[in-house]
This record gives sequence, C-alpha cells and structure tokens, in this order.
Amino acid sequence: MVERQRADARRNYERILAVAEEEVAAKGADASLEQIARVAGVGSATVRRHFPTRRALLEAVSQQRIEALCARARELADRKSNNRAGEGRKALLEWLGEVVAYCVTARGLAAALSYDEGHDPLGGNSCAAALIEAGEPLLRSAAREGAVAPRTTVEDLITLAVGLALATEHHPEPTARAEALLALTVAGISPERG
Amino acid sequence: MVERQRADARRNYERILAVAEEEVAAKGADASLEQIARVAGVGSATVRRHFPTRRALLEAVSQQRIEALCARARELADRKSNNRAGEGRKALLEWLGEVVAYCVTARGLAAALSYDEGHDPLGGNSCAAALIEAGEPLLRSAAREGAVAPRTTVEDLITLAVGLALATEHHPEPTARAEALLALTVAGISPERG
DNA sequence: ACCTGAACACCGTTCAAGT
DNA sequence: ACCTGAACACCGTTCAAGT
Repeated sequence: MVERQRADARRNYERILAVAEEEVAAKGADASLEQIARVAGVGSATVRRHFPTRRALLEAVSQQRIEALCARARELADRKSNNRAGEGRKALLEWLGEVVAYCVTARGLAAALSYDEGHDPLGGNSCAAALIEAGEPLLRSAAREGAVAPRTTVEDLITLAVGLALATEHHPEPTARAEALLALTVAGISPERG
Repeated sequence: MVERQRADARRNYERILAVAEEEVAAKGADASLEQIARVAGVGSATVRRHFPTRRALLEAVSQQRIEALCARARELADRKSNNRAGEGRKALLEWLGEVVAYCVTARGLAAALSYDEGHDPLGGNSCAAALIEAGEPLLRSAAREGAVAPRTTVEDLITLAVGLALATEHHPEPTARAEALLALTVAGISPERG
C-alpha cells in the first residue's frame, strides 16, 4: 500500500513522521497535529491525508519500538533452549517488564497500544496485534509450567502494562513506580494461599 | 473557606457544579469547560474563579462518590466484628472491587484520583488522600492476616484501580474487562509458588 | 494524484471594565 | 468582592482551488 506513491508524497510522509516522533516524545500523545504540520512544512490537511486519525499517527510513531519488543519476545522464546524449570516463567516476566518499561518511557506508546473501539472485526488494533502474537509463545511456555493461570491472555498482560503506564504517567518517578506496581501485580495483591 | 460568600457567588458555584456533573458524566474528564459555562449561564472566567484547574472541577464533581467509597470502607472495617479467619482479606477485596467499579463507571473519577504532581508536600492530592485514609484500616486487617504483602500501601491499590479504569476505558464492556483484570491482579499474574 | 490555503467552529487563558 | 465581555492564541476539520 506504500507502492506507486508520488515522490513528493513519500517525502512528506517521511518528514511528517520524523517531526511527529520528536513532537510526541516532547509533548506526549496529545501533541498538536497543527504544530507537527507547521514544523514539517506542510499543511495540516496533508498530515490528515497520511494519518487519518491521531491514533494512526501514534501507531506509526510507535512502530519501531513495537517491532523491537516483538523481536525481544522472539529472542527470549528461542533462548530458553535449556528447558530448565521456571525458565518459561522467567522469560515471560522479563519480557513483560520490558513492555512496561517501554510504555512508561516512550510517550505515545501506551496510547497506541490502548484498545481501539474501531469496528475492527478482531476487536483489537493492528498495532497491538503484532505484539500479542509475538508474546504468545512466551505466555504458553509459562502456562505449560503452571506458572500462570491457564485462561490468561497476552492481551490481558498488555492491557495491564498500558494501565500501569497511564496511571503512573504523572508521578515524579514513573519508571520506579510502574516497576513496583508490576511486581505487586505479578506476585498478586492477595493470592489464594494453597 | 466557603464562609462569608456572597449569595450570587454561592449560587454560581452550585450551578456550575451541577452542570459540570452532567457534562462530565456525558463527555468524561475532557468535557468542555466552555460548554459548562454556557449551560450554567455564566462566563468562562467565572468557572475558572471557582475551579482554577480542570482537576479541581473533577475533584468537586467526584466528591460524593469518594465520600461514598470512604463510608463503605468504614462500614466494611466495622462489620468484620466476628473476626473469622480471612475476613479481613475478604473485606479489603470487596472494597477494592467497588473502588474499581466506581472508577470505571463514574466518568472523571479516575482522573480525579490520578496522582497530581502539584507541589503538595505530602505528594498526594487531597482528593485521593481521604480515600487512602479510609482504606487504611482495611488494608491493615488484611495484612495482619498475612493476606497481603507487608509493604503494600493503599496508594498502590488506588493507583492500580485507576490504571485498570484508564486502560479499559474504550473497551466495549469496560466493567467486565476491568473486573477480570482485577481478579488477575489480585491472584497474581504469576505468583511465586511456595 | 496530491497539495495548499482558507474558512469554520471550537477551545482555554487573561484582563480591563463593570456592579 | 465578584462578575462579564471581549481579545488572544490555539486547536482539528473540511473543502474548494490549485499544480
């Protein structure tokens, strides 16, 4: 769908995306689209053509990080070759920690990963979909060890990560706060004692 | 601080608050302050005098629900008179469930309870402070039973509740989703097996 | 096919002028 | 002491006119 694009359109797309990355990094998910257009030297209507919704822009801006997290998931899934007990759990939790850290650090990412009520038949957004797919093997390994409840989904984990990022956004030390809360969530506020 | 107020100022305050409740219920935390002023029949500058920040308005709008949750906490804390084992845990979790349900249902409440980076010496906002104080006895009872980790704070629980509400805001069935995720959080994603 | 520029309706902030 | 009205700078959306 990027094929056969006119050179100037392509150029504009790249420029807008580059500016958007800076603006979102500076101002967060609410960065001004108008400002982005201004700095990129295009009309706001042009921004809108390339990115019809704010969310589309945020997803594009976040794409590299999401790909990095997907790659990391695959890496961790492969690495557990030695099959020691508890290795699957460890890998899953390490990945989840990185997802949370990214969501807290990379402004706009949590918003891009938030559930989108768009009428997408699968009920998810394409952006989170890749991450969910990449995390699946990690979750399954951990579940096979009995380390996570059988009905847990990767989407649950992502939603929790997004929630932690959003809730700690205005704290003085968001990363530390989010990590502490993740630890609490992993261990359970009050797990059944068997 | 509400004493010796001129009658018209008092009337305006009440009107603005009443309108704000409707608008926030309809549009959420991002409701238009201008629109609220219009419906209330006052200038936007008047709204600003009574509620200097959006947050102040959201806190005022949420006050009744917060008081209800505080009352509920006291009620649950008193009720566990029969001191049966696990009673403290049960009370805490029931309350936490209600906090989450309120945050999901009552638009603007999650925003009002979010951490405020204002230079408030205690590091919290006055709105959440009441809720934290009210929840303290419940948490302590549960902790005394060994049902929650000793270093857990009520603020942790509130922040988690806010996070769940924010993360599920755009889901088709926010309440069900938030409840499911709360259950997962209470049980733990992957508790240590002792 | 793609872009621009302008018009539109909206927003929150600020302040001088009123009573 | 409190309010109003207006001015300001900003926002996102839309569309007719350009190349």
